[in-house]
Amino acid sequence: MGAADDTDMPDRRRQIMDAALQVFSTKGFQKATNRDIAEAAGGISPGLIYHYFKDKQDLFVSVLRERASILTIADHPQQLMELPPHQGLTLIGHSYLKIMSAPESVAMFRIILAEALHFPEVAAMIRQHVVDRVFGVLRAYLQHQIDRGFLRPHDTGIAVRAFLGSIVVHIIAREVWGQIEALEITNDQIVAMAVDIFLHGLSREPGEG
Amino acid sequence: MGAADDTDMPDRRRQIMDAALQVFSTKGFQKATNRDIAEAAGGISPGLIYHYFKDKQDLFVSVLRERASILTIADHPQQLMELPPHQGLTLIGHSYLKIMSAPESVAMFRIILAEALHFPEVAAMIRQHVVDRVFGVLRAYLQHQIDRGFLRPHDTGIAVRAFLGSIVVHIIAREVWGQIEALEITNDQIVAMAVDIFLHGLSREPGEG
Amino acid sequence: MGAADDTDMPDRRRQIMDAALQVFSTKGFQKATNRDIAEAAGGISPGLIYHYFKDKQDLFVSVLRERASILTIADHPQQLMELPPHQGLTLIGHSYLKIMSAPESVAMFRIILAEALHFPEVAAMIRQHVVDRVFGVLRAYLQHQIDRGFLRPHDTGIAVRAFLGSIVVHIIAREVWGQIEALEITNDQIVAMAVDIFLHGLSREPGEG
Amino acid sequence: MGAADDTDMPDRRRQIMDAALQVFSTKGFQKATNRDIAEAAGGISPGLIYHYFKDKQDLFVSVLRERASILTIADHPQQLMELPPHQGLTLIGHSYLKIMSAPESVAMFRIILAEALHFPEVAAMIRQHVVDRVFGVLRAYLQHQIDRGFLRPHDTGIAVRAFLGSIVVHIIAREVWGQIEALEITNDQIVAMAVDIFLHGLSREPGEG
DNA sequence: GATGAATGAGTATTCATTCAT
DNA sequence: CATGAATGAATACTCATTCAT
Repeated sequence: MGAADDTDMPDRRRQIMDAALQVFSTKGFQKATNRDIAEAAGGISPGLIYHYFKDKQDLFVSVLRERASILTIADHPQQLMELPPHQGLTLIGHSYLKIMSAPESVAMFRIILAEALHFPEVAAMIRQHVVDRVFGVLRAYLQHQIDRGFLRPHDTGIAVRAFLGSIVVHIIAREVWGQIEALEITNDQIVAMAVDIFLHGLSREPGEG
Repeated sequence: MGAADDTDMPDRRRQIMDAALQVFSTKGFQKATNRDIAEAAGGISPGLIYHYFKDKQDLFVSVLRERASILTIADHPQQLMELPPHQGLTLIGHSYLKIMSAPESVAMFRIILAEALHFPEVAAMIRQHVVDRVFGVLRAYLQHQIDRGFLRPHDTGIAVRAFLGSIVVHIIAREVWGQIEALEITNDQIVAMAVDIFLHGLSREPGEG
Repeated sequence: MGAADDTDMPDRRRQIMDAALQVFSTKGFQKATNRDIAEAAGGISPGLIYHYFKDKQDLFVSVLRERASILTIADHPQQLMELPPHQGLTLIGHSYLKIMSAPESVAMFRIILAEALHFPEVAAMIRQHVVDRVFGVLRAYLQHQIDRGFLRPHDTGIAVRAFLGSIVVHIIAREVWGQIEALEITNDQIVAMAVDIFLHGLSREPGEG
Repeated sequence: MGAADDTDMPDRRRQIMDAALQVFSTKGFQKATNRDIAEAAGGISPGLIYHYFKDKQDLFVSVLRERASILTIADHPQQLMELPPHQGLTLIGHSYLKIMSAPESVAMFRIILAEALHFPEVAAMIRQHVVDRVFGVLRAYLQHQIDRGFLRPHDTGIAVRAFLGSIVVHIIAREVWGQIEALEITNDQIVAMAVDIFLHGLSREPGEG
C-alpha cells in the first residue's frame, strides 16, 4: 500500500493538470506550450499529454472544469442564514478572501480573468459553477435579512455585485496591478470596511445627499 | 490633387492602430495575427505594419500607450470637488459608465482585462496612466468631503476601490460572462444603487450588526 | 474447458492479419495505424501486434505473402488443357472473375493496386506468386491450342496480357472509378465478349483493314 | 526581357507543382513530405508551399487537376473517324502509348494508380476528365465503324475497355511489376497485336469455338 | 499472452519578420 | 510608401515502437 505513491503514479493525469494549472496561469493558454507543461509535470514527454487529453484545449478545459470548484465557498455553515448582517457578511467576505489566499485558487483566478473573454465555453462554465453559485448564496442571504427586517428592501442582484465587487477589486489590484498598497492592506481591513460601508454607508448624516 | 488619398496616407498609422485595437480585443494578443490586423486595416499588406511599428508587440504597446487615455475621465468639471457626496459620486459613476459605452473603450477594457496579467509593462502603464488617475480623482474628492464634514473619516484608499469596484463589476459581468441580467440593468440603476449603498448602507437600523 | 477461447487464442495471428487486410485495403498502408488494425482485430491492444509481427511493415508483407494466393486460380481442372479455346478461355475468365467476387480478394487487389508501386519487394512477390502463375497457366493453354491447331500462332506473352487485361480492366473500373456502368455489366457479358473478341475479333470482313 | 528567367521566377507555383508531381509519384502522397517537395523544387523553404497552396492535399489535387490533361489524347486528327478500323485503332493505340512515354505522364499515371483508390475526389476528377474522354473518343469511333459496316455490331462500352485494357496492361506490367519481358516488347508490337486480336481474333477457323 | 503507459522522432502547418522591388 | 515573396523558428499533434507489469 506504499504511501509514497499515493500522490504520484496513480494519477499522471492529476500531475499533468497540476502542471497545466500553473503554466496556464503564468503564461496564458496560447503562450503555454505543451513542452512547458510536460516539463512542469516532472519532465514527462509532451506526447504523453495526449494519452490523457484529446487536445491542448481539452486539457485546458478539463483543468477548469475539474478544478473550478476550488473557487466556490466550500462550507457555508448551516447557521449562516440566521447570522445578523454584520456577522454574516463578514463571514462571507472572509471566506472569499481566504479562498483567494491559496496559490491554486489564485492561479485559477488568473486563468479565468485572462482567458474567459476568449473561451465562451469556459466563461459559461465558470459563470454557472462558480459565479452564479457564490452570488446565489449571498443573494439568498440578503433576501433573508430583508425578510427578517434587518436590511432595507433593495435589488439584491445589484447589491450582491456591489458587495463582492468591492472585495474582488482588491484581488485584481494585487494580481493584475501588483499594487503595493494593496498588499499592505489586511484581509480584515478589507472585509471590515466593505461590510461597514455596505451596511452603514459613509455619509455622516443619514439623511444627507 | 490627390484628394482621394487625403484621408488615407497621412494616418496609416492610426488606421493600423484602430484595426489592432479591435483585433486584439477580439482574439487576444497571441492569437491575433499580423494578417488579421492588416486585413482589418483596410486590406493593407502585413509587411507594412513594420514601417510604423518595430514589432507586433510594439504595435500592441503603442495602441495601449496612445489610446489608454480614453479610459480616463476626460473632463472632471471644476466644480466637482464642491458638489455634495450624492451628486459628486453620481457624477463620477456616470462619467465612468458613459466612457464604457463607447466601443473603443470596451475594446480597450477587454484587452487590459485579458493581457495585463502577462504584460507587466502594460500593467504598469495602465495602472499609472489610468487606474491611479481615476482613483486619484475619486480619492481626493472623498478626502475633501471628509474635510468638509460630509463623510465620516475613513481609509479613502479602500473606499475608492469599494465604490469603483461595485461599478466595474457590472462591466465585467457584461463583457466576460455576458450575463443577461446585467444587460437589463440601466446605468442609472447601477449608479444610483452604488451611491446609495456607499453613502447610507443597507442596514435598516443604523446601530445594528 | 476454455471453450470460449477456442477460436480466439490459437489464431490471434490470423485475427490480426484479417483485420490488417481490411484496414490496409481501406486506408492504405501509410494511413492505416496500428491502432486502427488493433481495433479492427476485435479491440486488442496495438502493442500485441508486436508479439506476432516484427513491424508494421512485417505485418503488411506477411498479409500479402500468406494471403496473396487467394488471387490465384486455385483449381485448374485437369481437363482444362484439352478444352477447345472457347470453352477453355470462358472457364479461365470466369474463374478469374469469380475469385474477384470475394471481398477478401477485392481487398487484396486494392492493396496491390495501391501499394505495389512503392514496395518493390511486394511487387516482386506478387508478380512471382500471382501474376506469373496466372499468366503461366493461360500461356501454356494458349500454346497448347496453337500446337493443336485451334489458334493461329502468335506471341502468347502479349496475347495473355491482352486477354486478361481486357477482363481486369473491368475490375479496375469498378474498384477505382466506381463506374456505374461497370456495375451493371454481368460477369457473363464480360467474359463472353472478351472471349468472342479474343477468338474472332470484331471485324466484319476478315480481310478488311 | 531576360530569357533566362522565362521558366524560373514567374512561376514558383509551377516549380512546386513539378516537384510535387515527381515526389508524389515516387513516394506516394502520404510518404512524400513537404520537405521532400521543397527540396525537389530547387531547395525552397517548405513554408513557401503554403503561399501557393492551402494544404498538402490542395497541392496534390491541384497537381492532378491542372496536369491530368497530359494523359488525354491531345490531338485526335479530324480524319480519325473516317480511317478504317485497322488504321484507326493503330493510330489510337499509338497515341496512347506515345503519351505514356513522357516521364511526366508516367508520373501522373503512377500517382493515379496508387492514390485514386483513397482520394474519391481525385478518382472522380480523373474519371471525368481523362478516362471518360479517352473512352468516349474510342467509343464514338467504334460506333462509327459499326455504322459504316466495317465492324460487326457489339457493346462498344465493353469493347472499348477490352481494347484499351489490352494496352494499358502493358504499362502496368512495366511500371508496377517492372517486368523485363514487358520492356523488351516494342510499342509497335503491342499495338499491332492488340489491333490484330481486336479485329480478327486468334481463332484459326472463323467459325470455331 | 496481453496491456497500456511512455517515448522519440517526425510532420504539417503557422506566423512574425525581412527584404528586394 | 507599399507589396508580396520568402524564410526560419516554433508548435501542436501523430504514431510506430518499447517495455514493465
